[in-house]
Amino acid sequence: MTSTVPQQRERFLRIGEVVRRLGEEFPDISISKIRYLEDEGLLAPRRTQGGYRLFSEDDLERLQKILRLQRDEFLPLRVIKDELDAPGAKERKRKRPTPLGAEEEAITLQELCDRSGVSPDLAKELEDFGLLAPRGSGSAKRYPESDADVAATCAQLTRFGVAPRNLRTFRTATGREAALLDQVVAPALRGRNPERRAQALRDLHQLAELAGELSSLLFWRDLRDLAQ
Amino acid sequence: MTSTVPQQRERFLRIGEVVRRLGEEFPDISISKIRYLEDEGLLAPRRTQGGYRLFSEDDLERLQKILRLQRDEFLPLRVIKDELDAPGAKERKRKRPTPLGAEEEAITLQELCDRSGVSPDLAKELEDFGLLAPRGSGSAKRYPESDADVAATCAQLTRFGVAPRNLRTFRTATGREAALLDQVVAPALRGRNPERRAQALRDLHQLAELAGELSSLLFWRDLRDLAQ
DNA sequence: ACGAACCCTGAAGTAGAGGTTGACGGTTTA
DNA sequence: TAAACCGTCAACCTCTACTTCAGGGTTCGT
Repeated sequence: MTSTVPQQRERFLRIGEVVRRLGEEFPDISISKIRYLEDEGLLAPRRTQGGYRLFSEDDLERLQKILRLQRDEFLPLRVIKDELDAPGAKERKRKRPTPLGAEEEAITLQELCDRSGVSPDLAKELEDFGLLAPRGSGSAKRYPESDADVAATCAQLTRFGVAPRNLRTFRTATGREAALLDQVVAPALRGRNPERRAQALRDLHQLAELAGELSSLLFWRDLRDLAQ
Repeated sequence: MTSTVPQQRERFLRIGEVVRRLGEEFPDISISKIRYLEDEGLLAPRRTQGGYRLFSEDDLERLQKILRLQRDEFLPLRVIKDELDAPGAKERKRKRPTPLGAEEEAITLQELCDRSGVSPDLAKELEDFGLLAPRGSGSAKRYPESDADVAATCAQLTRFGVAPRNLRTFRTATGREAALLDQVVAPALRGRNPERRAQALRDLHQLAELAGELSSLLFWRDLRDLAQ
């Protein structure tokens, strides 16, 4: 949007200005340090024709994160780099798993791609493998909101070299698990007594949390075994 | 106290024996390294008249803790020292899902039942279905520490009416998922280059977090579908 | 078109962490 | 009493995370 206006609002800073701006919070920052961090692959500011570094607000935020991890968590740079390149579970901690009884928002493919930063091609592929769960078809096709997170997570996994078709493993696994829990509460849940229905929903929630925990424990145990 | 009894049961190790005992879990340990750690104030073993260092079991544990914090959390020594000297803040630290390259404590069936509050019968059943992963057999059978959590979680699920045999679903699912991730990092992980191995371990950690997130998202989506 | 302020790269240097090595000599224990 | 083990101390080494410097280019206001 606003393509006629020569993108006035993206202000860029040169390296000296960056130092002045962050010098308050991080007194030990310096031009050479920033250049070093770039050499090490932790930053990638754009450049002018002349070769000057230009830092966007995003670059600034990333740099701040780096400095904080250094100062507060004492992490070495290689580890910080890993952490930033795959903003896995650290930041978006425990996301509310969206309450069970509630109806979820439905979004379009376009929206899904925007929110997740995933290309329509990859989204298509993920859908083919059952990782996205749209309803309807054609132009009426709509995805549950959480599918944006699913897509973003899948995208990160593919970046590590996991092929989308292999992600089916996850879909079938969770499907089986969900079906298992469903068996337990099905009678009450499908019955006509609203009281019992509500109780079944609460039970399902609990069961789901336990199941999630169990999965997580087993999964990490398996990995520890593999990693020796 | 107990000064009349010639404290027979306090076995002490000399530095070379310490190295041999921990060398399994920490291949890069050495006599000089242990001496260095003492110089830095992280250890304080007692001495013989002749000046030889004598390490108690407590010293051993402390040393293990130090080495784990180094290897798994990448903490510098002075921070490790603080952490050990002031065990206050240690608990509220971030709870990583049990670091990967680490060897886990091994506990007996008895201990497992105590910690999890699970009956030996149920434990037996869980083991039959592959949910517990002991090593060794007979009286030498030992379980990883995390199996106590596994058992406790399983127990809760059975209380909701899930039969132990159905819990196999979870085991096979996580096994498949773990194997999938293993494929990705296997070459580097099994290689002889320690640098690449370390990187592979970090990658595996990230992959695991992403995979966990994906599972969780899909699982809750499935449940929402079932619950309408 | 010019100067002042700013920035670039590449090579070399530095400080500190985290050890290792070696010389020289004492200790334990069978 | 000899083989195996351990002690200190000083020097040395590798790696990380930068800093410094030389030589030169860029931006920008006027």
